[in-house]
Amino acid sequence: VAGEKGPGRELLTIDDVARVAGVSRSTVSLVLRNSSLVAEATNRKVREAIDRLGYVYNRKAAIRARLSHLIGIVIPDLGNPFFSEMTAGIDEVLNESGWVSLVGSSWDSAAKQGLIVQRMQEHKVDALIICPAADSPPGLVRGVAGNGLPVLEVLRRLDPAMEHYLGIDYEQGVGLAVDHLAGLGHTAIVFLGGELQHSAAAERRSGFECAMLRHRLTPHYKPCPLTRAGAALAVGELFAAARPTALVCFNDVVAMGAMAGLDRLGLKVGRDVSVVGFDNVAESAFVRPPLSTIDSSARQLGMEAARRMLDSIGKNAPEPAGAKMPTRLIVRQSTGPAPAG
Amino acid sequence: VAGEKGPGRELLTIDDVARVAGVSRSTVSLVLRNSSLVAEATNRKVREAIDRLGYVYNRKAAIRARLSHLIGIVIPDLGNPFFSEMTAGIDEVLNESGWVSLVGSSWDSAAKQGLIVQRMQEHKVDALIICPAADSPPGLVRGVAGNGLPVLEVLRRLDPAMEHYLGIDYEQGVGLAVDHLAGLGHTAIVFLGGELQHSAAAERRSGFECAMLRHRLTPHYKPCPLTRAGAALAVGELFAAARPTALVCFNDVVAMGAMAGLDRLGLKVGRDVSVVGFDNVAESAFVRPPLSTIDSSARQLGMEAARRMLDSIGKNAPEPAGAKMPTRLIVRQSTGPAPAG
DNA sequence: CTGAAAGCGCTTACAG
DNA sequence: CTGAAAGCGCTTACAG
Repeated sequence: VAGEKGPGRELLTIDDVARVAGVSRSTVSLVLRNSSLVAEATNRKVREAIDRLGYVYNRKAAIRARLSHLIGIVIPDLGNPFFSEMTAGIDEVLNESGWVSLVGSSWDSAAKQGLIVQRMQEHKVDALIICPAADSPPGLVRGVAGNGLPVLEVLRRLDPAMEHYLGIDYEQGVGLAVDHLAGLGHTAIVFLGGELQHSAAAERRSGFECAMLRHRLTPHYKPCPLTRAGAALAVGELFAAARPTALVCFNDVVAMGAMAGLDRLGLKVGRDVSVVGFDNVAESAFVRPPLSTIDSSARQLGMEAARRMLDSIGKNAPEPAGAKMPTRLIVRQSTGPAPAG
Repeated sequence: VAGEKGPGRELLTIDDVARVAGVSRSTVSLVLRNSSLVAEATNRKVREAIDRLGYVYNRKAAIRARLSHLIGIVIPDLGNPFFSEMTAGIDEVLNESGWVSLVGSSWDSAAKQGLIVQRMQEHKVDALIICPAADSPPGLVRGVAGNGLPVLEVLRRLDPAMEHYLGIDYEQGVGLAVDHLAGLGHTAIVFLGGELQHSAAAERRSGFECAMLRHRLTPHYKPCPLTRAGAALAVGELFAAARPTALVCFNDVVAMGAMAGLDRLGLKVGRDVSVVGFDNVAESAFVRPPLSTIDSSARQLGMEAARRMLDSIGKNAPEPAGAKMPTRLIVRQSTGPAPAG
């Protein structure tokens, strides 16, 4: 009936495979889904037919299947090494299990993010892993989850009560940085970076504040955009007005920008001013001087997020369990004893 | 007939919308696809019903639609800043036009890549943008394209005859680097990096060779893995055996590793040894000393690739037209005059 | 373990 | 411009 119409050759269907293998379409369907019901001999016959014909499974037509084998990943900035590493980790685990990643970069815009999430739902993703844009509507995640879609928030959380959150223990991490600097005799310590309002920024800030007070020091803040250039500029402004001896940076990108800024001011990092980053991105070990930083293992976090997600899909739980991953201090040469007063 | 079965609430369909809006399902379908056939009043009625019900379009069920609005992106390493920037560029353009990106990282393994490509075909992507793994089977792209799927190779090409390729003019770029160094009086110049066999490596190599011969210099090569650590190590080996005054690096990652290696040897970059990178990734301006490099604008390339792809899908062409993007030299402080003999 | 029938939620001619 | 009918290529009960 169907036959020689349309541009190019006709698509092969499950029926073609069934005919060639000499079985029914239901049986082919079972083989395609690795059912254990199928007899080994039948299985072989069908697979041979598939190979011979070059049939490719049409998952879009599997409209009645419970799973789409698609998972959505939404992050604020794919160009940021931390997020791309994390995405790489998610993608790696997903691929190994036969899923494929739908990724979208929101550029920290709630509007773009809304469109992306909407489209991912249209494509019937089995789950969503999202690091919400800074200006996200508070109900975003709740709304999506309300549609029955499992959601895991990573790194940033819109609603502190949400349990399906996998993040980093920013408070502990920043505390580690402060302890390290205080141990080196620093007292004039500034927290550099972070203008956007989101939980990951707030937690860093409160971690800084707690740790400073614990050491009976006064916390100071210098906000700046999370870019190398922005941080370099901010350092210029900061040192025009004050003379701190140590900088706790929002992340490694900011720290590297700060080091460039200090360099321009003729200040030697690790001697005149100590700098601590956050994330331990790949390049942090290779900048000059190598950066002392807090390791938050982006790749591991991504892999863990994917594992939890697949797990919860497997047992049909609406949301995976969450957690905060601990961090650790990596001491390199960007930190040193406080210069004598 | 259907009703109160299943876990959770029933999914809303186009029929529910039709009922509420008081039109037929065909009309709702037209509205959903922004058809110009629909009267403005009808359009409004339907959209109101959609909003009121919170209906979300089920693209998976649109099994007869010509387009899936899914595009596959396959790259060797999502953790590499060049590839992630490029992916960000592709994703940005795609999202603006209503497409969504299916991304997969092959980790330069043909086997993983094969699975990824297979799955993307199963999900009926409208097109594939791929930077093939180094050990890809030569027929890969041809095979996929043979299925009627538009394919655009980026950065690396399996078959030099394929026209649907968007790359970088590596030969010209490396030539620029050599000209720059030769102009500074360097004669002992080594090309550092690149063990994998693929076109982007071969083109860099031949660009180096041609340019060196043009300046009547002897080309030397030191292969190494494309990681910071690998490059740092290779530099140690290289300088144990020879004493070049300049390094043309495979990319910025290698260049940054090389700078770290030189630092460990007590050599000052930009004075004792000049280093040129390739790519101009974001951090290259912020390492110490700032890296002289060849700009190949990853983001722009990705955006251009996406534009060409959408264009060719729009006019139903099987493949988008290809090209090689020109590069330009960025001089910073990692290069200086050749040290006196 | 296998097959015939009904069904999934859309789109596509086609008629009006 | 709108609707009734048929169809897309699978999966899902159900019977055997």
